[in-house]
Amino acid sequence: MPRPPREAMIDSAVALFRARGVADTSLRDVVEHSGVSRGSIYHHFPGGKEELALAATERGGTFISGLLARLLDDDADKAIAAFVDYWTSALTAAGFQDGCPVAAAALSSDETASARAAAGVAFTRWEELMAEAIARRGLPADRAASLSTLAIAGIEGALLICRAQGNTEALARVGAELRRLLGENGGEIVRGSA
Amino acid sequence: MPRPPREAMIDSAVALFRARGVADTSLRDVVEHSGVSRGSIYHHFPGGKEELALAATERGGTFISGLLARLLDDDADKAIAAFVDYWTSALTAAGFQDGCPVAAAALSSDETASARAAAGVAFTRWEELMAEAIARRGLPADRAASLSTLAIAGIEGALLICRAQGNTEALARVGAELRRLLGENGGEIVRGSA
DNA sequence: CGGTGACTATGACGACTGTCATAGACGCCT
DNA sequence: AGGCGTCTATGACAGTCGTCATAGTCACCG
Repeated sequence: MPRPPREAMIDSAVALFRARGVADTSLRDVVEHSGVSRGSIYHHFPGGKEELALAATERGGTFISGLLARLLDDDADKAIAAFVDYWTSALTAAGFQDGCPVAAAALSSDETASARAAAGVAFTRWEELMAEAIARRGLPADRAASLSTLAIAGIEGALLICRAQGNTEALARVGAELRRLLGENGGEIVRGSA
Repeated sequence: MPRPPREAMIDSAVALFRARGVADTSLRDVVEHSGVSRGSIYHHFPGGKEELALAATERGGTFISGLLARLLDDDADKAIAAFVDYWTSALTAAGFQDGCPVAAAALSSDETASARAAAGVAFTRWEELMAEAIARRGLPADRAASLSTLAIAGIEGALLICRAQGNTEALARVGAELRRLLGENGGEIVRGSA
């Protein structure tokens, strides 16, 4: 059986948001990409584009949350390496056209304000997951939180830079520094705050 | 005398890109914001929207380059703190509506491919400036380069997150971690690579 | 069998888009 | 004074946008 139309539309919206951003993705693009009929949009999404953008942002966010949670089962250090690997192949596979759907929602305009808010929630969730794994290595909670934010922000920023530069070097450098940082602070004695 | 019309249009494009992104900014928005007449667009920018987006991305990029170069005259550590302060007040002053114009160009679609390329050039320039300042503290060039990329990517990523979350906490945490990182690696003996 | 709800299919609306043509106004150079 | 380049001003074009109404198809349930 094929994917139900509402689900197919959300999946297509995620894919198109990654490639073109929210503003550049029309509802006609979504129905064409998903193969549903144009009249079905307001049947499945009475709220129109904003409701679809919200659903797509949440789906993209929870997908990454799930991936992150799975990777972090192992170890924060290795998880970052695997996460960077994931994005590296995702970028190259798509010819640097596809980015992070949550980042696209974060930069969207006021017309899709609820999607932007959902992006904020997703970022918070990722930070929490990562902070929990870092804290498991013996760092104090506030330090783990700020290191986690640096990791998430660094990777998201590297995705931006890689897309603009058309190569994966920024992501590789950020990944290397993050691993060194976590290896130092988690693998041995934690340095004092001074 | 007022600012010449071409310059005014570029300035307006930068401002609108920061607030709404490239795709959501129409040429009519730009002429209205800058006060020039609609017929002047193709007089000043024969290449249409793509040429204007390119010019705006370059202007935004060189503005940040100049700011960064000035701040880095002092010290890499203090420069990062000042840079984070700059973005913190910029975000709060605009009610978290305005982001980085170069990031907006990096996430733009293929229709403004030249602007995306210009964003890549701008990112490279920022990384070089920052790496040079970090290397001045005695780190090897490749290490300075990867630390510099982490700093730029971390701040750009934090801007995304702050815009989505509606507060400046992510930027503050990233700034704190970056300063600690540079303070450790630059202020004292550089640790071995192992 | 009949009907009820989920979904498809098509067409239309007003508004907006990038683009361009045309015509007029201003100021500087000779 | 005359002319030319810079810029303004307005209107129009073909296309697309989000949105919605309407009609038709299909499957399932009593």
